[in-house]
Amino acid sequence: MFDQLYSYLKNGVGISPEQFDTISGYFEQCSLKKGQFLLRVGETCRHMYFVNTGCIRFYTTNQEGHEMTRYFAFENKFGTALTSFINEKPSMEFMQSATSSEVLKIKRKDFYQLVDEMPEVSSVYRNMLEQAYIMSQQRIYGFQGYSALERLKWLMAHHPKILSKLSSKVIASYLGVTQYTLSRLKSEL
Amino acid sequence: MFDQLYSYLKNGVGISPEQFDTISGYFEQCSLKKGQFLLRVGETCRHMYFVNTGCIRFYTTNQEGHEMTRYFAFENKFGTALTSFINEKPSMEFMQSATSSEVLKIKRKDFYQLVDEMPEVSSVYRNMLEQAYIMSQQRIYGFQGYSALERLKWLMAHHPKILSKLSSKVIASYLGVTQYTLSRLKSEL
DNA sequence: TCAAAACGTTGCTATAGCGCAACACTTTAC
DNA sequence: GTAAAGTGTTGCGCTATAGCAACGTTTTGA
Repeated sequence: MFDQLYSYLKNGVGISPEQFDTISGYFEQCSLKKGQFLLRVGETCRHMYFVNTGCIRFYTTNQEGHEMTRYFAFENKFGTALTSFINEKPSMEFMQSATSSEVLKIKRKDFYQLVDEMPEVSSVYRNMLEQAYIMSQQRIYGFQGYSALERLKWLMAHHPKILSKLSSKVIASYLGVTQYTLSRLKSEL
Repeated sequence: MFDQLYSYLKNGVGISPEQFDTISGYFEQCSLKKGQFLLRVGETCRHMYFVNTGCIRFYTTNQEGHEMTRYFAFENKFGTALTSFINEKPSMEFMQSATSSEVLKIKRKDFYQLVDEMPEVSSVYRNMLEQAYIMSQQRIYGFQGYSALERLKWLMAHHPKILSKLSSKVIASYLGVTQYTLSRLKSEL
């Protein structure tokens, strides 16, 4: 249950088994069905999640009800609605299990307490933030100024897992095109 | 020269004057002309910058030579080509002074040393990363699935300084439209 | 101070991608 | 097992935006 988290922390910052016991005591496991929500727009996110299996999708909807997906957290990734989590403000995004998933969760308060008390956890958090930022930046540059076909090719090159594991509808909402356009693009590859 | 940085750090994490003396000893001032480069694509970014006056633009170019702007750092903001800075890899983006500017810079090595040795600086860095991520996320959601006119309105609402201080060409490269389209959109407002 | 370069606007045409409707195929639920 | 719901594909017309050219205005630099 905690094996993956242990590997993640051990490889990342070289945490000891004793330290891991302290940390893992704060985590709780959740099984999620496909489509189940971890957070809805307007709710405040009070947990940090670690994905053991499956995939969590982060998305929002515009006025016309169209979904826009920002990020997918697959196995061995931490993820949360960070803006809401950090500021303790209502979330502008949904967190939804895109497949059936197993996740670990830790309360915000406990998480930040560990960050403040354990330098190793502080390093892990810093690392998470750095990586999250790098991903965002790559996404901005990967999309801006490119055609839908180029974005699809970018996705194939950088995140093939998204294409292989998720539905076209959801992929389209990540690429910022309609499902119709995506369907046509696939025949052009 | 260091007043703004001191205010930033004092208000952010309540740093003492003595601590600030230690920190400021590592910073060096640079005056930049409009158009001057702090970093070019392919170079590795070895400094963190703090903007005293002016504005630094972060952008890249695609195969056709079109510029795509990701971010503008105005007064009292830290900024750097973070992906290159963190990983010590060649940058995929340019850093250019978009106006005449005054900036402070600190070497990467010194910066991370301060982060590791002073918990207050560690907090400042954490905060920078959190805010940078939040901005990226807002930008992704603010753009994806919206028309050029809606993006322009989003920019007016969220970053009016960009519109008032920078050229249309540069604004267009941030919005992901051509200068022609931006010119037409402005008449629709 | 004047020439050259850069910038902003606008008309025209071309095209990528949207939105709807129709339909087949697959999955889900009772 | 069957009805219902969801998913993927395709034809068609429409619209937003790109791309080019032309031209006036502003900025820059020797």
